[in-house]
Amino acid sequence: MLQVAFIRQHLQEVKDRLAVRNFKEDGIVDRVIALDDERKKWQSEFEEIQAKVNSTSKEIGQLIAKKEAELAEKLRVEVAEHKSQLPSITDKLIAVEKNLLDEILKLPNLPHSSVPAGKTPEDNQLVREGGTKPTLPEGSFPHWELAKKYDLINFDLGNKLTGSGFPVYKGKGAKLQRALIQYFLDYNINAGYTEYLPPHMVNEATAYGTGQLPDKEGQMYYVPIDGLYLIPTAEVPVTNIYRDEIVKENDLPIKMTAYTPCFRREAGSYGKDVRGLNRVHQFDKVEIIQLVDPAKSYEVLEEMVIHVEKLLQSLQLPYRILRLCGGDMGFTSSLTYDFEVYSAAQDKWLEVSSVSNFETFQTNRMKIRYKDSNGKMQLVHSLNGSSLALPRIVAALLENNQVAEGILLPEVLKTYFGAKLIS
RNA sequence: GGAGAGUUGUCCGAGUGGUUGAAGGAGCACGCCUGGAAAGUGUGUAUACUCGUAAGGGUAUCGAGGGUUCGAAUCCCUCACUCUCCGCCA
Repeated sequence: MLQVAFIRQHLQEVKDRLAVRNFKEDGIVDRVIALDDERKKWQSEFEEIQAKVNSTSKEIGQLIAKKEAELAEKLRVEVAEHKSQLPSITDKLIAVEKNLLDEILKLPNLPHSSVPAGKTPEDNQLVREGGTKPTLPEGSFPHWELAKKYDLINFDLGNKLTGSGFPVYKGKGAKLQRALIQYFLDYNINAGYTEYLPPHMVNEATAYGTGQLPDKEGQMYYVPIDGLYLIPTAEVPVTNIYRDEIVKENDLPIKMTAYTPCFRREAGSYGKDVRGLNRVHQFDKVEIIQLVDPAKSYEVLEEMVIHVEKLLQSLQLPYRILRLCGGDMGFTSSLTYDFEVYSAAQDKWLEVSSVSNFETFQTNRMKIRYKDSNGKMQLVHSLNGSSLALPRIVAALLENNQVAEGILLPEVLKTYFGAKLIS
């Protein structure tokens, strides 16, 4: 959520930057300021009356102590008069505060100055590519065929147990999941991240904190009887660990990593790239999250990009890094890099990670702050990225590494998986 | 699921209707003391909004939301959470 004070001070800049996102602000920005003006007006009226009530009440107390009941009675009548004005003012104040919040919640985060303007994924900027695309032998298979051939993943069984998009991993397929999770976590812990294993369901306040609510409830699975949401990513519970906390400046940066399953309804995306593991409703992911000094957040973002890049390199997968254009960026992000791996048999680039700086957009909602050297409260910046989302990594690993004898896994997984070959 | 007890500032903990934003202690910060440190000692130590160039003032906040009252941390109601006992149970 943007800060009203910031909008007030940078009115034109805010509008210009929203335009980079291709976001039609439709007068929201001006309305926010107008509503905030109105809010101030009602608030000061309210406070003025309340101040009178408070001071008069104090006098009444003193008069009663001095046994001057008549005077006290007179003041009591006076207070009642003041108070009779309050309900209508309070109603207006509450209404205007609600309207203000409604409006400001409609505004997405402001894109960083390096974000290219643009509307669609075609406008994303290629930052760099790495690795080499394999040349597959004749008669090579897409991953869903390979998964079947080596009995690694059973999509039909998932259908039976739950529904489409809930694959069942079996045997070496299940073990490969476990190996990847373990490897990714170890890799992150080595880089100074603290591991968490958070709840996989969250309450409304938590979903609101990272920006899933309001508006995106359709993307989450919901358990109405308990009012809980299944997490779409570890970002949600883990970032909220520090909700309403004032951290010490020395504690920054706070680096956290977590493995969780992720649940996504993917409403409205039926029939689009849903084959095999390309898009599923439940998948495993290891996430990295940082809370940092605002002055250093872009430096940290680049660090995180390198961190994820090296992880991909260690898996020997061909990848490319994209800087998302304004139109393709998520609602809460200021700058996002997407990582895609090339899945050879499908001849497709698959998104496997998304690394973003949210600046204060999330922390303003969650009120995650620190006291700077001048003793001033500051919101920290939050960042996160996947390292990595498993299904598409598995898809690429299977497709790119298929040989006549089976699937030849990258060296780095050998100790985790216990073998180099899936056959 | 049933019965009971609780939820106060960074932490511990007092407070049961009036000047309590909140005693006391610990912690932390700064100073004194010291060769240096510990101990001792002095001072300071919430957040948000708002008015003000500032000094400083106002309003709100004692789990959350409502109510009673001139006045609520304190009384009443609802909800959430924690703990104890019983039940059920991986």
